[in-house]
Amino acid sequence: MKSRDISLAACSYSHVLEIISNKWTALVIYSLENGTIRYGEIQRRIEGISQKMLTQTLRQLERDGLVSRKVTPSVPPIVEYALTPLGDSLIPCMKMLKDWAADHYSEVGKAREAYDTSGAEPVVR
Amino acid sequence: MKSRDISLAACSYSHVLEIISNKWTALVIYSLENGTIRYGEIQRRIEGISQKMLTQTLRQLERDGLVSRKVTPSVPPIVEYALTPLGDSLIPCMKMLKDWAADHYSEVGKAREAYDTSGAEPVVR
DNA sequence: CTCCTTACGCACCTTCGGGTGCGTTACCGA
DNA sequence: TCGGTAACGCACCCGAAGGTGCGTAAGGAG
Repeated sequence: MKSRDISLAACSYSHVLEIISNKWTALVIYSLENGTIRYGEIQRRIEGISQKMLTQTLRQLERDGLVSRKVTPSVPPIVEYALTPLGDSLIPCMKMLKDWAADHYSEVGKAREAYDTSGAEPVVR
Repeated sequence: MKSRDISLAACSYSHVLEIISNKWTALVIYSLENGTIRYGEIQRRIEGISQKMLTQTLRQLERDGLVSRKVTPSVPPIVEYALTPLGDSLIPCMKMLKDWAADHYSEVGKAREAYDTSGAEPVVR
């Protein structure tokens, strides 16, 4: 009987998720893991991301102080992105999530299959 | 030059986020942390969650094998929820996220403020 | 002279997660 | 007799996240 009320706004979980739960955010961070990289290169690395989505995601990360952006005004322009120390500090967390998935995601798959084949009430989807 | 392409579908990050990135999921797991608990009690604990959302969230977690559901058919019915071992294994990950937020979220707030007040290009929102 | 390139901005459209509100079963206390 | 209670299901609505496609600058390659 420790915890009483949990509020959405006050919960730290929600704050992190707000930052990294967007569709492409995690992949972008992942692609920056090994150091500075150009815009176009990121796009080539991440399969299926559109230019708009990549730009949007990077802007958001920049605003949140997780990545830095360096523009070299030439033509064509060169824009390089890198993780800030703050961004770096997130890496271990994401690694942990990744490892969890690597270890347990197959169980989730099985659970889903079992749930779906047994005539249990279907989840909305 | 290790990693080449990153695909959304193949990336483990995405799998975890698929599971825990819903609005209420983290809070529900959080409320189950200390053991078995009834539906109504969960709702009372989590500020602002609607019945539909709670049911939906629990169904999803059950389908994913993270929580178990035990129904005692009385009137009114008693439905109890608890974390499965699989669900339990997620707790450390979520704690880590929570700790990261506790340690660094203020920096994110500052970064945002700085970004917004300096006349940088506004993120869409 | 024309096309290709980089790193975007902008307008539009679709999808889906989330929210609101109402109905339901069957018992129990006032 | 009537309302309250627990744990939902169902129908409908809304807004935001995400996707598609087009325009753009200025220089270098052909």
